[in-house]
Amino acid sequence: MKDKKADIVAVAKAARVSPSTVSRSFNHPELVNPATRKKIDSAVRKLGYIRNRAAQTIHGIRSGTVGLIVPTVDHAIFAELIQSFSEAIEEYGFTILLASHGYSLQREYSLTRKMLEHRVDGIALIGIEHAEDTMELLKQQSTPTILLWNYSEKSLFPSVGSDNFEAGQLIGKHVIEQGHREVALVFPPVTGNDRAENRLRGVKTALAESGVEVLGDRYLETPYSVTAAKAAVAQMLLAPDRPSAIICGNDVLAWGCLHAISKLGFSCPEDFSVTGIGDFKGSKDFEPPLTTVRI
Amino acid sequence: MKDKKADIVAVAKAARVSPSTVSRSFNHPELVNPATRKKIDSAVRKLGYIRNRAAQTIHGIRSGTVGLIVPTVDHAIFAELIQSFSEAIEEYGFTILLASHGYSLQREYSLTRKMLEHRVDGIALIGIEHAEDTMELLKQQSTPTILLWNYSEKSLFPSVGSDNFEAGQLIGKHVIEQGHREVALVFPPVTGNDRAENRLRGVKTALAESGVEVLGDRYLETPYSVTAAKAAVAQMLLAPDRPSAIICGNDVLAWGCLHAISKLGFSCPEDFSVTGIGDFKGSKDFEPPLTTVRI
DNA sequence: AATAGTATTGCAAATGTTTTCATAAAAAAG
DNA sequence: CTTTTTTATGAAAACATTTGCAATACTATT
Repeated sequence: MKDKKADIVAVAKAARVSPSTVSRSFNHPELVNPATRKKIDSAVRKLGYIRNRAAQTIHGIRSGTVGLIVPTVDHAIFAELIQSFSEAIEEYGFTILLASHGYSLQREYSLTRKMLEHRVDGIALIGIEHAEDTMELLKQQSTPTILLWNYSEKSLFPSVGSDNFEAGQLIGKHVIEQGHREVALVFPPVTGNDRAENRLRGVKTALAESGVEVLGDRYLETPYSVTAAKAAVAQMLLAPDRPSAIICGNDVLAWGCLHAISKLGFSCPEDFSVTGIGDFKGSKDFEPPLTTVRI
Repeated sequence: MKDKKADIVAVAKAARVSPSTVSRSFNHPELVNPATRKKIDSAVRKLGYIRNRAAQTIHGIRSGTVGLIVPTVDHAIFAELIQSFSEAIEEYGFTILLASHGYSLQREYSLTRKMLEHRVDGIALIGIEHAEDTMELLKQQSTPTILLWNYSEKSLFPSVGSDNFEAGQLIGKHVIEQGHREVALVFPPVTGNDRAENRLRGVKTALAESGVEVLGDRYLETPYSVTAAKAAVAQMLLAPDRPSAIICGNDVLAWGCLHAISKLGFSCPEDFSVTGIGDFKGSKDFEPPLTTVRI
């Protein structure tokens, strides 16, 4: 019943071998005699020894952690990503260091720094565009980096994601093809958010091709929440000059939009067409199912 | 343009002080002369030095990380929790080590171990009930631990959360008070999930007090997803012997339930009453707003 | 001017591992 | 049996820091 926490030399002593052997038995088990290994294992169990990852990280090998920096965890959007990312990574014995910056590229920089202090083995950021010093820092430290969510061939680091411009274009074209000319847009703030910004450009491009332009009061910028979108859209629908279609920057906003429509006694798709982007969990279960773009 | 990554002695050399002073300037700035500090700062900047957290963790001080182990990140439920937790923690300069176990208490144990290997300064688990060895491990290592989401006075570690039994009771009573006697239940699997299990017991207790019992085919167990709940409920509503109220174990299942009702051309609350638990983001924006219990 | 006190810094030991190199023991080859 | 090869282990250096202690320089007090 030792109270002192056991370290590798305590284990070594208990198993009557050298610390080197204990270390090897963990990291290169094939190099140590099975009998010795058994002795060590039982010593480990008896002492309740837990390896100190920090002590091995110090050797510059691997910390066994990967940094994941997202704008926010709050919403549906990134939750799925984090889940898959973490599952995939855990399979290889890594653990996620998670941080969120609330759409502030300034905070993103300092979080990146903090991740590097922890000597993460790699780092993943959301989006392609980031503060210049963030990118420089990562390049200079030569930390393996990937950019998620948005894809572009000419991104500074390997990027995995979708072409959000195209997603926007797709849905824009689709709405036009359905015959709509009076189109409203509901988008989150696009500053510092290249995903939303690309989508918006995509939509506008597609609309412009058919000569459709979105008037000032038909462009709604709302925070990323069902409640906010619902309120904003409801207000728009009360105005005299209603659109016939509402293109939303993502599914959450579209949900709010759908609720606003029911609230005012209208119905979709009879009175208004509504589209989202993202195909979030649950979108296909709305009645009627939401028209959206699967990423 | 050094390629070698700078360490503390490189900085010391550049600033013409000893490594000790550099270290102090980071950890106890008040102990070092402002002028010296300035020299050090500029050396740090020039060399692009980034502290090695692992090397200080080794001294048993602080790793600056807190482990957060959740069943899943996937869904609305824990996303909000993770966000708030991470925000709060980052304010104190800590970073989250995140892992998810997919409702397997076995995996939870091994993740806990891994967190301890990383020498987290504290650890947070979801729910009060856990594998015995997990609890023992934490106790023995005397790692500060908290249990979230579910609250009980007699939990092994400090717990922060709500009384899910009471939440269940509340909603059960409410439904009874509205005059319902034909009640259906839609719940996620409760094994290894003390939150859902407590809620279920609460609901059943409240119903039983009024002599209402839930028949076998009025108890639906569905995975935690809008789609699954919608499908299960739709099927139930097609059967001849319909309930008048549907109590769902959480809001996500309730959403599915609402969608199922619209799909079949029924409407809520005219044909069926539906309740959730949790008051997730968006629940109040449904039309009509979902009756739920705010946690 | 001498003494005491304080502020600032450096030295060296300590932290818990991993790894290189050397050595000993065992097995294989001749 | 000797020599060579292979297998298993240990000693010690290395990793990047922090910190207790001692030394020095400076300031305040008498």
